[in-house]
Amino acid sequence: MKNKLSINDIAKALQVSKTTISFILNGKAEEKRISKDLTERVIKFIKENDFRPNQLAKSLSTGKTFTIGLMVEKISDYFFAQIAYHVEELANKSGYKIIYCSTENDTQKTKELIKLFAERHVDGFIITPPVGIEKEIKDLMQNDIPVVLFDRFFTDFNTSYVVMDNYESTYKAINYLITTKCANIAFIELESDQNQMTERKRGYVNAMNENRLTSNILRIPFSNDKKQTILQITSFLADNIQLDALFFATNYLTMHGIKAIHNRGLKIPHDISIVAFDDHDFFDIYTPSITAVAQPIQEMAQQLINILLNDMSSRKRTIQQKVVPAKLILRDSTTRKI
Amino acid sequence: MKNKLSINDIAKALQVSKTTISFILNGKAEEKRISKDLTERVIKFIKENDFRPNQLAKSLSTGKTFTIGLMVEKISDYFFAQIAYHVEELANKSGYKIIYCSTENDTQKTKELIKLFAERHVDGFIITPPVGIEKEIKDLMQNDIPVVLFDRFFTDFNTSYVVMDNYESTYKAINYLITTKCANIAFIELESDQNQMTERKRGYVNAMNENRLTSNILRIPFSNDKKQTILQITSFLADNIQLDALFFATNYLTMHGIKAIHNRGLKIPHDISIVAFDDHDFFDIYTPSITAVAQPIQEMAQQLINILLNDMSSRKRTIQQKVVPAKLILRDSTTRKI
DNA sequence: TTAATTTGCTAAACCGGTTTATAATAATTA
DNA sequence: TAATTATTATAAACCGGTTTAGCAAATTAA
Repeated sequence: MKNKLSINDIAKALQVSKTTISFILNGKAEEKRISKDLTERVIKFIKENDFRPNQLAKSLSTGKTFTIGLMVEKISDYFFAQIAYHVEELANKSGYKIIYCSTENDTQKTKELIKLFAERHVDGFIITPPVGIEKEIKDLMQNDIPVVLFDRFFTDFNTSYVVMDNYESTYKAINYLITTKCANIAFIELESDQNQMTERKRGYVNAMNENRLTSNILRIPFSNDKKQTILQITSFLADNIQLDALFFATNYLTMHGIKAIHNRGLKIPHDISIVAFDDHDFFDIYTPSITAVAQPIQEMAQQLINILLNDMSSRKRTIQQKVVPAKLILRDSTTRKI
Repeated sequence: MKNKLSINDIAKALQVSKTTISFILNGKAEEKRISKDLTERVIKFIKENDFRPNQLAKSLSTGKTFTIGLMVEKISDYFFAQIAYHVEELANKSGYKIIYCSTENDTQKTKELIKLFAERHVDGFIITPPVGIEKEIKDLMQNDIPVVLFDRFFTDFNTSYVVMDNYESTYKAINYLITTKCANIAFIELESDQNQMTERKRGYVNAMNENRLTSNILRIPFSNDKKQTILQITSFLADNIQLDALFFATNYLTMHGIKAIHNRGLKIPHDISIVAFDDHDFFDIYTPSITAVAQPIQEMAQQLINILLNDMSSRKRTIQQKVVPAKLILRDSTTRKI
């Protein structure tokens, strides 16, 4: 590694043009009619001296960096951390490295980060978009840079994406609660108008309507901290003592909701059933264990990488949209009245 | 962004040498005695056309990429995901981006990944080293590349690192358990000889010895899956019915241990107290809440970045070693006999 | 035997910056 | 007035690869 060899050094050492060496390195020896003899001489030298071409120089001339930009809401959140793990593993197999950042769902910050990643010439983007970055995404696409959104997308313009079937999975989960004889089912969500959230809500509302039940929705402000959220849910429970079940639209809300339920002295599932959106290690361990709508994380990661690799390796951009089904994992928190 | 401007284009447009433009761009206008007049003309042009220098070209000639390689055991683990979050946030402020990977604690894989990151010219490394990569670390250091280890380090050779006070924090936690009148305290650990683990064990054994109590250690193989681990702990509990308390050396072991305790029909803290190493959202929410040795994650991230930035910005390499104290967060799982 | 083609290889331009060494002019000094 | 020094700017080399265009020699075809 010390005093690294360059292609020029090799050219000098072997008294050969660096063009020739470049051709051989890139497997174009035959195509460019370099003789077997010379090819072997060069390869031998390269092996003996453990020559590794400078990737920066390569990137500068080819424009490819073999880097993917992964922009998630918050890398430390369970769901995104899992995605990051699988995405990296899969990308690695194809020689790609991942550079990541947390958008914090902040529009301005995200715009800046997209610029920074683009400046670093990432070959493709995986993004969980906050609201208001349609223009920046459009710019990337117009510049022919592959982008695939995930977890959510823009309904008003066409991009590649990988998302869960938020509507269907919530709809089914609510219907399941109803089969367990729950009627007063509340929906606890974050104050967000992004489509992954609105779809979950739509699933809830439709399931309730079709069963002639009344919707009851609690919206938690984004700016809430943990304590505030717990308080808010606690007082919601106090104001709605007739509730049979709660559906939490994210796993962090579930965590806080559990605390609130505990604060109110209620027992799950005896007094109230709960269902979480997004699974978590925690939910399996907790007593009672928590029924959850589980996103197929590994499959989503695979789809993301497939779409991206496909797009990055071809000259033509394509739009690919995958809606993957979730799985309702039944556990103890919904066994009240079966 | 389309058809990006280069410094050459600007030179041509303004009829100025690109040397001049480069100087101005890098704030060397005064030093290089470029006239105010010309400087302003160039700056105006740059602003009007939103010129952004090509980072690849810059990196190629300067050798700096403003990229940090973050190599953790598994990016999706709670602790590492948190570290990743804070490290990125701090790095960002100084213009650095993070490229990450999961080593899976696999020596061979890690060696390969170090090479790949080095090939990409990361400016510095943050590594949770598996065993047996001393040579590779040494190589990096000899090549003058800043490296800082964290979570664990090599006792037999000198590097920068940021770790927790594993010995002291475990020692204190065990002593705390003893003050709550626990005597039969078992230590549940992963089968690992890395120093973060051996130090925790040393803290446990010493605390036990000093109080004339008998150590009781359960080692869980690395290869175990979740189910096997739960079974193993369950049968350990069956074989040791006299136990007062369990100390879990990692937070995943705690999760599985809780399930095992539940399987045995034991109540925390009534029948048995538990303490977890590494805190987790979960532990605060769980009923009963779980006492934990909490690593000061944000502080560790800050130290990591400080050491690295410091080292990357100077010509000279330094060795800096930080042992940060942990905090024992008392919760309900250890209130049995106070 | 000559023209055309194939084989084998390379010079030079290019990607887009940084940096060293130096030139041309203006202003001071002796 | 001539020599010296400051000021302002630049040409060219460099980082380390890729790629285009083309040359010379060997082979084949006419």
